[in-house]
Amino acid sequence: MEIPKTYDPKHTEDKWYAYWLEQKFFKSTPDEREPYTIVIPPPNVTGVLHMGHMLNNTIQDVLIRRARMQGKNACWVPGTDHASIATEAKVVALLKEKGINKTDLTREEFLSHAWEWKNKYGGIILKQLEKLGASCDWDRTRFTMENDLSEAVIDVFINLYNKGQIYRGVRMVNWDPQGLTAVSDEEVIHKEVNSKLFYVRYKIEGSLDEWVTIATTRPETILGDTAVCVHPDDERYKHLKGKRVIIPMVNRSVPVIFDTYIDLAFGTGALKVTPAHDINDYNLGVKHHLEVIDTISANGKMSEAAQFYIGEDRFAVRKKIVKDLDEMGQLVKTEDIKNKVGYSERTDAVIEPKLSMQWFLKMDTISKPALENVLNGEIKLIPEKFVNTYKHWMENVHDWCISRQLWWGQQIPAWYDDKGNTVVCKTKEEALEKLKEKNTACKIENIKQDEDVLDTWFSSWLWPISVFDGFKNPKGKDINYYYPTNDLVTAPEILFFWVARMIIAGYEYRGAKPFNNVYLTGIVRDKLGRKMSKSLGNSPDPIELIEKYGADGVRVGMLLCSPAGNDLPFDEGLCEQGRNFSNKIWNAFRLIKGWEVDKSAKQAEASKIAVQWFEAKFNSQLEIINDLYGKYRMSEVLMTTYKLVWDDFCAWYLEIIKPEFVDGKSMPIDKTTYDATINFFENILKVLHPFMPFITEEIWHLIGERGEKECIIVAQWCNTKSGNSDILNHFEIVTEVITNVRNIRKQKNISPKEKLQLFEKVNQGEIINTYDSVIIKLCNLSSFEYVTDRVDGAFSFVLKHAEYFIPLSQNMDIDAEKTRLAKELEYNQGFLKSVQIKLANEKFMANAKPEMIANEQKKQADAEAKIKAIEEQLAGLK
RNA sequence: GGGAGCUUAGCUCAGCUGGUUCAGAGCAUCUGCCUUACAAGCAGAGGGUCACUGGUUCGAACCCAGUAGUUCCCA
Repeated sequence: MEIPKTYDPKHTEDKWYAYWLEQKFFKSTPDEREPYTIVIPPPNVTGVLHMGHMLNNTIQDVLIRRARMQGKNACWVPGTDHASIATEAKVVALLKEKGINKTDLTREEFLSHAWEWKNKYGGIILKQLEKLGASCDWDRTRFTMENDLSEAVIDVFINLYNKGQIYRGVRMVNWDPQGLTAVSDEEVIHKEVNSKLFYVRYKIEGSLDEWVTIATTRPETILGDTAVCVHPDDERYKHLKGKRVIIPMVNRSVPVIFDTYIDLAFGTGALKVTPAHDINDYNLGVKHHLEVIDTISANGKMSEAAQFYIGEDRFAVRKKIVKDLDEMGQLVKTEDIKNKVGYSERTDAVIEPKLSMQWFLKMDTISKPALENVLNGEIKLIPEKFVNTYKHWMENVHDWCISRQLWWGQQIPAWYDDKGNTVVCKTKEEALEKLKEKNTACKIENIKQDEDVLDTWFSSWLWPISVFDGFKNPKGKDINYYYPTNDLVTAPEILFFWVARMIIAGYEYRGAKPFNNVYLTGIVRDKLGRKMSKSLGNSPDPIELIEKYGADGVRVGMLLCSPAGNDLPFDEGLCEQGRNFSNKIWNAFRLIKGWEVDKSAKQAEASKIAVQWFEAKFNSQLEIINDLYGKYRMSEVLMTTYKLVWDDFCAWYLEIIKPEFVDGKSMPIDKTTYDATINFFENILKVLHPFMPFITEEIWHLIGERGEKECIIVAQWCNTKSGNSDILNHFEIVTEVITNVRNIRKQKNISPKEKLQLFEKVNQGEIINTYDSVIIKLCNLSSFEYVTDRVDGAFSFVLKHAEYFIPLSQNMDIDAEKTRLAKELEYNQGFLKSVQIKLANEKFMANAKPEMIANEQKKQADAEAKIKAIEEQLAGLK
């Protein structure tokens, strides 16, 4: 069989994914094994796979696959969330294309269109995850708006309402004039923008020509002003006590109020107060009992109450009113400033603070256990630095605005009669019963359900419970087995949106944390450090990347640059490195596969050593790998594995055992070495599997006869055996010798094919000749002998314990050699001096630990021996 | 404005409770090789005032203080 020279992922990936599915390897049902559970952060149902998902899901898959190999009952639950605003916006846009306005439809009609859309296009992202190799239990796929999950949401709402945790009230909310809905504080993104600060003068009532000048970035809200506020200590405005001013254009008389809230240094120190359109002004308004005039409608246009510019957009009005004020002589000046403006996370519209009736969840008491259990380490955030931010947020938590003025979502189970009574319950019939208690004349046809739906996060905060039917069936097998889940892998951006709230819900409804560990990934950025986003167009298409480099290659590329919690500057070059790595593994396989095995051949000495060494090496690295997994240092796990495979296995081990070529033909390999090598290779594949599932499965089946179920995906993770650390230390020296010889070859331009003689003069310790065969093979030596005297006229190098000599026919450049040795001597003398100073220091001798001192003494001895050797060599050159 | 973090090689990062002349890895770079597994490769090499200033200590990349730059969170 001819094995292609390069590995082709296209021939393996879809094949193995289908096979894994067919064999139901991803499937999990509760049994007696220890569970290992991850719930996916449900991607937005409208979404397509982007680099952030790639990273996030690769990490989850690595964790899940390793747990599965460790014999745990691994369960990765996939699903999507319904993304109220995003989906509704999409459906509205689609309907518009067909010439249908949302406002012309009934709620039911609209929802049927939305469901149709969801069934047709929703969840593409889950299909894409398959390309990546995600080993989710697809039978468990959930959707936040499916019946069971919706019911959980409604039940939770009712339950919290009955506990007095949910209330309805008029509050200043973040209004998205494009999405036509309120959004929560967390969905507002504050961006710094270039703005203008307009200085406008208001006339003091009853004066002829006395004015007070205010500064504002939002002149269009002047029409809603109901006061001017100054600081009580401000000398400039003391005379305004008890005075009133006239708002321009609308000619309204409003009071001058005094409050320490004012920042004396900002603007003129006089603040126009618009309680309807600014949260701080609103608070001032409440405190000073100011009138509230709402001059901006839900769609961001001026309302009747504004009296001017009615129906015109707020930003157009900003320009107009400035011009008009200027013409009236009331615009004093304009300054350029930078300020922060809130944008809607979903629609990118500028948020308009707006007073409206909304539903809120009280957060003060319900969030207590969620704070406590992160601070006490019961739930771990990885990396730990996020605990600070988490703490800060949880200690300053605001009530959560949970209503949204949308249709796509769970409709709030609140019912109103025509007398203004409200009840909260599941059905209209129940509502009638309850309302009758307040209003005996209440009739079912007069009952109306609240029009609004609940925030999508009000669904997803229940996710770790609801995906296991923990609300419907709180004593169920699944919830009891899988909950609390093990690890959650998500982006720090949604630490509050989602993670904190899941923890809150976990304690409220299960009395237990939803997960043990939260691994927070970084944000994927481009080379310029910009966040990858659709609008910038700087994100590669993950599916194209997979086609180009293979899923394994891309997975490796992503994880090579992803230390936990740090942003990852993504570079396609990393995927290339991943692909090259696949190819390296593939070629190691080709090499081994090409060998002919001779059962009667005796194992070469060098091979025997190599087998012992690699056994020890593998175990020592496996221990490190396991330890790094425990610390969630994924990129370091990968790098350790990478070096184990590339350097230790391919560059050293295989080179030592590789049979020689005689007459253009590879000699056969002995069976002992061959079997050991296959065994090593299998172990390596296992360690690689979580990162590179496809190529490892492919090779796994090519290097041995496997039964139907004997797949690497379910192979047993290797156990660590206590290794021989002597051999590892000795081998370090062996590699050093080999590198030095190669270096001399390179410097003297000697072909690797030319055989050399090597002499070793041991200066310290015993002669260890166990590894000679390895040195002879990798240095291509004709002879390797131990000597007691220096070899004159030979090239040489000095290691800690010994000197080495290579006699060469070519003439030595004695001066160059002297310079080199002098340099080395100088270095070692410096080193010795630093050690001696330390040992001569009384305070060091008094304070340092005994083993520290012993170590320094050993260093001194080593250095002295080495210096002596170099000096002898120098003397020999004369 | 308040808080947190970061700053180590050209790039991305390790460097645990101070202790080898401690400055390390991968990539990139340079040099030589198409050596019968792999040029998506092999063998070598170069590269850093550990942001800056001061302090603590026998000893500081590591601890402390300040400065600068930078990122994030909150208002």
